[in-house]
Amino acid sequence: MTVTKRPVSLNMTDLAERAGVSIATVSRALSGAPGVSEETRRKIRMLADDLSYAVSPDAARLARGSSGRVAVVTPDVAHWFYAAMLDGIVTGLRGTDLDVLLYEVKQERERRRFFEELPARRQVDALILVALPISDDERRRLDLMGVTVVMAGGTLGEHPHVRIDDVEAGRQATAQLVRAGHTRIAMINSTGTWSLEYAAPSARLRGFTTVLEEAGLEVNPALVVHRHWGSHGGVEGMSELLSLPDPPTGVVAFSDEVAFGALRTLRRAGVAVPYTISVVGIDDHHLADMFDLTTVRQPVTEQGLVAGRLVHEILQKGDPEAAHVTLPTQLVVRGTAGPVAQP
Amino acid sequence: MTVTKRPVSLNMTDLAERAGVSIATVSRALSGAPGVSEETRRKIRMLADDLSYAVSPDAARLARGSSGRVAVVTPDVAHWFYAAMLDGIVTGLRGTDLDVLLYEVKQERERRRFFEELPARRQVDALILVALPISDDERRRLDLMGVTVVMAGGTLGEHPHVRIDDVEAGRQATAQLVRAGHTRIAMINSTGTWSLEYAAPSARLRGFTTVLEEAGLEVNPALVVHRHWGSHGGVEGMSELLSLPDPPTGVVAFSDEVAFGALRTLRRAGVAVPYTISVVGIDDHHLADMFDLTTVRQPVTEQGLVAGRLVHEILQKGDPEAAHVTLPTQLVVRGTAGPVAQP
DNA sequence: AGCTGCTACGTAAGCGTTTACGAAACGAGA
DNA sequence: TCTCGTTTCGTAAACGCTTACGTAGCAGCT
Repeated sequence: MTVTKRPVSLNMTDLAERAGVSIATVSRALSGAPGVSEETRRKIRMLADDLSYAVSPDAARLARGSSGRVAVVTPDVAHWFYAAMLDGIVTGLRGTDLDVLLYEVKQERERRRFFEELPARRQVDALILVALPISDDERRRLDLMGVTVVMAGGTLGEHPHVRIDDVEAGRQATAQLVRAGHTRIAMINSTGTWSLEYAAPSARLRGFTTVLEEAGLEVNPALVVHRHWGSHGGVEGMSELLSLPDPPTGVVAFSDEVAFGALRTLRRAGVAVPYTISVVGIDDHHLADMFDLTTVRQPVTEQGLVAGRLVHEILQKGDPEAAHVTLPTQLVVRGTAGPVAQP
Repeated sequence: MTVTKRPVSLNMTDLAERAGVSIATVSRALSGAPGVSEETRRKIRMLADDLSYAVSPDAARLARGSSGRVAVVTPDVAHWFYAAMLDGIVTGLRGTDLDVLLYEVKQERERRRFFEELPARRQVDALILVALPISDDERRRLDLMGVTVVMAGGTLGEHPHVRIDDVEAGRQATAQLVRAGHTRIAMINSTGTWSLEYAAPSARLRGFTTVLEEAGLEVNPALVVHRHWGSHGGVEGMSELLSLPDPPTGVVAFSDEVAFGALRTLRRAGVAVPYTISVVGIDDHHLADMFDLTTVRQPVTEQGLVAGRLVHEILQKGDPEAAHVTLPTQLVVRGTAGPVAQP
């Protein structure tokens, strides 16, 4: 008994045979290319449906030369910021018949490996980097791929990008405290996880100091502490600030998560918020409302969305006019920032 | 002037020419297949490195027949649960030279489209469904793809899966309140976003009622409310419970997010936690510690991790012995659940 | 009738690999 | 010396499509 090695599913040639036309006609009919009569096209499409045949994307790509895929590179899919970005990207790409290939580069080591081996190489038409700081060397490796590169949540040389103005975000957060009459204002800033600097911490700090200076307030170095950018960074940072002989009455947190941590420390310390100490975050985290946190909103999902659309546009009709997008941030007033306490 | 249409990057034939060997030898050398002398292999590999040549995955896949890709289908990448799952999957797949193709099916409509068009069709060797309820029809469509299907965070007929025991999770949460002496215990349960039922709500509810019955406590239907499974569901659910003539002293929340919402309502209502009302969540959310929430931990990332490894194993050596994995849940004691108040 | 210009379709040459099969070279055993 | 088995490598046929080019067939015009 001979077992003929049958293809897993039928291929275009099979379909062409059954339809009684050539494979070229089938290809044209299915892809929507011109040169087929409407009747034939309908017939072929129906047959394909009946046999539940689908064109092999791999083969099509090989023949056509473009992959129809875009790689998204992110440091951590589990973190809300990157997850929201990813969500935006995916929705921005929905309906564009571009598929998303996901690469996570959590550790410094993994990032290095990614740029050395370029696993996305020859697999994608474009690359979306999500808030990933990149060295010059890595940039050069990237160029080797010869594909469109878009940065979401940051900048990357002359490459297209979508981001927010972090200086402005820092300003808005700080201004809210100044406006409320605070004069001893602290910042719990972030340190990156990478050897490479993120741009956000220094930019937000710049916004912070600028506002203080403009208000004629002293910028006290002891009131600027640096911690990891998660909630535990906030826990620690706030403890440090409370240890000062003369603690601040207002605190700007690098991020909402840092603010959450700060709030927990304050709650545990029995410090009334906002009566004794006010806190302002940056992000407008999904759960900021649960903490009643006053914060500066940055449109994370939307940044991803725009990045996705940008990629699509570039792939469709080349470089667009607006390749460098800066989305606005906005103060969201809730309950953690109030007027400075009257003695 | 003639512009010769040059390939974007060199191909295997080019490399073979420069190496002075046949393309077959190059393929063998680069893929690690036997039949090449070590010397030749080294020479070819070095040359490939120098010219920074990489094999085209698409072409390789066409020729070999397997795609080296796995699709991950999830309802919402932005939500921490799915994001954590995805994170686990990606790390579980790291180093296996399997790439991840991401599909998000947020709306009911999108899900239908996904199963109708099967965009992942002929693109992947396996499919990981992340806590996605599936109808029988959809299951049949899935079989059409002819690939390995693994469910993470749920079950799917006889297909391999990784999950937790939701009944047990419900039990553990409820038992903690019973243990603390509570007799009027409520549950804020979840309603799904889909027309299809998720299994978790009913299972956790079953755990809840079982424990109450075993403790000889009455199961009061008025004390079981249903809300959306986000934090706002908790906000509303808790409000409803507080509206009762005789509110509960202990509350089991379907999820940590629901618990967060419940806590916010309690804080705003001026109800002391845990002195007047205790709250227990399920999940051990990333930020549960910030709310000091007592909860039942489920290993989300790990479920994804195991699912990823499972897929790899199945693709490597066929069905493994342990294709149905149930990971343990565990109580995490923090500050929101305490003894019932002495009158 | 012959020519022109369409439209609808088929032929076949790729796209860049993998791999079955065959050939050459070489050493070992008889 | 001849045969046989290995090892190393080349040849060429897939893999499943897309698309440039060629060819009927037909309508409309001269």
